[in-house]
Amino acid sequence: MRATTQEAYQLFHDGALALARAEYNGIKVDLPYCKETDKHLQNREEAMQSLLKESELYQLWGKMMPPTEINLDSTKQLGKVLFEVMEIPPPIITDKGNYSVSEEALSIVAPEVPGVQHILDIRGIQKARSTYFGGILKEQFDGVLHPFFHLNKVKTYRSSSSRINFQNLPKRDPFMMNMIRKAFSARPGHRLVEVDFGGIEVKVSACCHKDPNMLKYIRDPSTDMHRDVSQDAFFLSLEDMTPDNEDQEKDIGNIRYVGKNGFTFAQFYGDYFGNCARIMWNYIDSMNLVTKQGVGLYDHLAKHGVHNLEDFKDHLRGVEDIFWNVRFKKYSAWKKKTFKKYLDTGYVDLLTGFRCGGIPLEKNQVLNTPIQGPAFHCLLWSLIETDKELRRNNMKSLILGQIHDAIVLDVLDSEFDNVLDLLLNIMCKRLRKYWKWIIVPMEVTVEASPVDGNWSELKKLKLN
DNA sequence: TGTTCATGG
DNA sequence: TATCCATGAACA
Repeated sequence: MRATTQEAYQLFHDGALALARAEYNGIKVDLPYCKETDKHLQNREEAMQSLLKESELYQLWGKMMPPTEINLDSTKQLGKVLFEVMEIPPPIITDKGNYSVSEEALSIVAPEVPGVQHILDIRGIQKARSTYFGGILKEQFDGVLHPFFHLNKVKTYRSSSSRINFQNLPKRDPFMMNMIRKAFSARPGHRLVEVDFGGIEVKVSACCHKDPNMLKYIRDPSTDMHRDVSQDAFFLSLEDMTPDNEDQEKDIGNIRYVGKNGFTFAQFYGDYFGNCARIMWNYIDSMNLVTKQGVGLYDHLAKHGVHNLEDFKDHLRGVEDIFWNVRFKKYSAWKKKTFKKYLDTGYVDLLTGFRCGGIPLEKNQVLNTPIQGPAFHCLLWSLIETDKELRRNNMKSLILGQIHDAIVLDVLDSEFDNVLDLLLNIMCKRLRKYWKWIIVPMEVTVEASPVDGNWSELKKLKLN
């Protein structure tokens, strides 16, 4: 470890102890449900394989090689059948120059090739069985799972998790989310609770470069960075924007979502306009984006002289220029300065007292490290303090784990209000007293299950 | 062991 | 200019 200050050393020392207690606590799993569901999935997997074997795709597969050598899970064989035997133009090529058979690639050919959808369905089932239910059943002990949390594996001084990885359980796909998270139960009389920092990486980034425009976006709730960028990217007035969604995390399908994830976040991680343009252009189609007045977005762009992807790239070149050289000029200057310092010294220092370097880093890594690491350290400090307070007050509520910007707890119902007050106080107030470099407000969202509920049943709480 | 695919922040 | 950080399974 390369902590340059006592404080940084202490954070990881105390963090290791607090996370060890979370590992010791563990999360209760519903064993009968896991075994039953896994069995059900096994039947379904076999049924899907039978269906696949009735397809023409499988016939052609059989002509390509002796039956004993057929492996329906082989990505290499699948690529050969689709893109050589059937002569379909490969939609995506991998980094090493092979045919890609990722979900993205296969869903493009699936409408024309019966059987391909079965492969995707089978993959989903296999992922659920091997990684999730298989992992849970292998690692649980007496119905309690004890996932590990590491502080020594990630080059940005974030954490990681294993056996099982508590930090990548399905969430975005509603079916997978429900099926897998239903396996995790609250203890009797308890509720599962998840407390997230909102936009912590953007906030830490603003604390690094102190860009006045970004600080305003963060401090003034009437402004919205993603809305403004979306308006630039798609020639939209405020009235053209799809209605603001109350729950911004669930704004999938909105123009704002495309601006946020296709452009702004991609730019923060170091992407460039050409790639952003391709991704956003595809989103317009796959999400059927329309303006508030119901005009298709391709039609709307055509009115502004943007008729194809090449036109859109040209337009986005200008949007990118405004983004970095007008809107976030000071952020831009910080990037230049920080990278130059890395080239001069060979390391980059984090606000929390860690030093990264000693090995060659790419430019994007140098500029991401001071943001990703300290963002997690805000969470870790909060977790340590929460752990201290829960134990000092002899409370029955337990910390179960952590997901980069979120703490997961198993909270006794009678302690619920107290635990929430405690978390809010630590994460939004005490944290800012401890680290003076945090010059923006901290916000959290809280989700909780019913008493005796499970992790698929979290509901967002209204905080006052 | 390296590559590709899936999952998350 | 050329998207950051991970874990795990399966195949080659």
